[in-house]
Amino acid sequence: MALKDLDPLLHSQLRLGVMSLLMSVESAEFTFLKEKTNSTAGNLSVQLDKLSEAGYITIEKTFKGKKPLTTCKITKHGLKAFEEYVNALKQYIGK
Amino acid sequence: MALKDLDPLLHSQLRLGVMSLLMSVESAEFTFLKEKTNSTAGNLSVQLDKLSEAGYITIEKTFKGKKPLTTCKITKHGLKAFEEYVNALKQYIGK
DNA sequence: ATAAAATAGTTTATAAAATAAACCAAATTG
DNA sequence: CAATTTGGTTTATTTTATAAACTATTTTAT
Repeated sequence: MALKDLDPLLHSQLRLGVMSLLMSVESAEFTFLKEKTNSTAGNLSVQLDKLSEAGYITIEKTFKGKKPLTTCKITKHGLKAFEEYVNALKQYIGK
Repeated sequence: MALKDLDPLLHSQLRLGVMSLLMSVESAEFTFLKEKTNSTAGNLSVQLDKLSEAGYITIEKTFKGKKPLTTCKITKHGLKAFEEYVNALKQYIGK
């Protein structure tokens, strides 16, 4: 039997990192994700959009005072996708 | 603290699949890897070269009768890289 | 015997992805 | 008040993955 496919949307270091972080918090701000994933703002912005387009996360744009504030949450769909990805990965890395 | 980087050479479905397979066998033929990873010959050929260039695997080209026979083995260096990759991944997927 | 198809690949071209660079608007600091 | 920082987005560039085209030999069918 052949190896299972890995969800290409999750098989990206940055997007996986974001999803991983969102798994363990209620919600996270752009700047938090940027720091934790060690990414540039541009790259993060692009990848968040992709996750959002896929319905894996929701993005809420508000203001803190007059500065923009971007807040992300994982969705139920995203959670399921993450779990399936982890499951498929285990075929590759054992255990 | 920020998330660890994932070895980009291993963070590719096909290359990871190859390495995963090579972890559990003494050596593997091109056609075996092709079937197990569900890849095209072209893509597999390219990715094997990359793994070989990095010193993660060795590729031996011989003949079975008059047909070409390509045999791959994981190297000590590749084994270590694989283990480190799996380790880093755990930061992302938990456990 | 020979044309057609299959095997075992490689090389090159194309599509998709990741990343970086340039930019914008407001706020803060010197 | 000019320069820098913050919090981003958009666009351009580079890198990567994938697919398509090709080579050489072999096997199968006619």
